[in-house]
Amino acid sequence: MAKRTYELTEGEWAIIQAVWDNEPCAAPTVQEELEAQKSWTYSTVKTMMDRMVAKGLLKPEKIRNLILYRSAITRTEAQTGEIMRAVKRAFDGALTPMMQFLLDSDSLSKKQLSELETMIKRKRGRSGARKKK
Amino acid sequence: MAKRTYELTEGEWAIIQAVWDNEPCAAPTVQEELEAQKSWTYSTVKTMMDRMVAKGLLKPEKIRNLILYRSAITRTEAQTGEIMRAVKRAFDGALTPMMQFLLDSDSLSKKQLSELETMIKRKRGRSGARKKK
DNA sequence: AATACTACTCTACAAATGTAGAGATAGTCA
DNA sequence: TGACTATCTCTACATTTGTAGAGTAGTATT
Repeated sequence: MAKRTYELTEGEWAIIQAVWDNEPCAAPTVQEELEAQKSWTYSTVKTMMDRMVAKGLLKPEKIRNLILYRSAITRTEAQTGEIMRAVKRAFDGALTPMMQFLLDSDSLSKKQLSELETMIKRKRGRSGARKKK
Repeated sequence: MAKRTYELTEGEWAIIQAVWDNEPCAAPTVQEELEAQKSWTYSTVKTMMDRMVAKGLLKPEKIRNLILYRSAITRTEAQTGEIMRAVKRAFDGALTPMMQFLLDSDSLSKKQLSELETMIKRKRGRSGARKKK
């Protein structure tokens, strides 16, 4: 099955993060969780969550009068989607140029660079053991 | 001055790419350029471009009956914005985890990995010569 | 001058997103 | 049983984004 990619909006990101952290959880929980950052009312949060259910981003389970929500996509899937979006729009779909851009951007410190180098070495080293895809 | 970051929409990306490639250029040029990918009418393109002027993404210059547009932000600025957006939303604002994610994602080939390694080496090597920021 | 082009302006509309009030419901406790 | 509380449902509205038709004005052509 063609693994589709997800593009979440700003608000959806905020909500799904709260869900991941509290899963399974009810809407009021999410609202309280987000109170600090966004000052959304319960209505706002609930509306967004229901729309997210409609979009297949959350799964609801009704238990008596309570609705418990679970994420329908993993954090990794969402992160991948977000990156793919950036790559697609800003780098013509090509990952390496994007990496290069990041490296060239002066946004990484020397320390971070050496961390990356280590990661790459490690990665290349055991890349024969890549799990079948 | 605090260098703000830009977040372009899908449509804005399409248009500004055409502008970068033809700068300075008139709306009909952009429309023709995009005809193939998006099949937008002149009206559609012109409307978007005018909105982009309002947002400060394009600069118009009226020459007699013709309006010539120029980009008001560079490709690099736009790319940075797109990446920042992804980092902010999906990686809690931290670049290194995002890089790590990319490295771990099986999306880069062995060859690409070694390219990156080379880039990092080069970068680290001359990083004493970093231009003042 | 009348016609045809070309590029522009104005206006409009639907879908998506952010935002939230008002009222319905169902347990809970005095 | 009546008041209180927690949660839900319904409805609504503004803004942004995608999309475009209709009409206008200046330029070129015959």
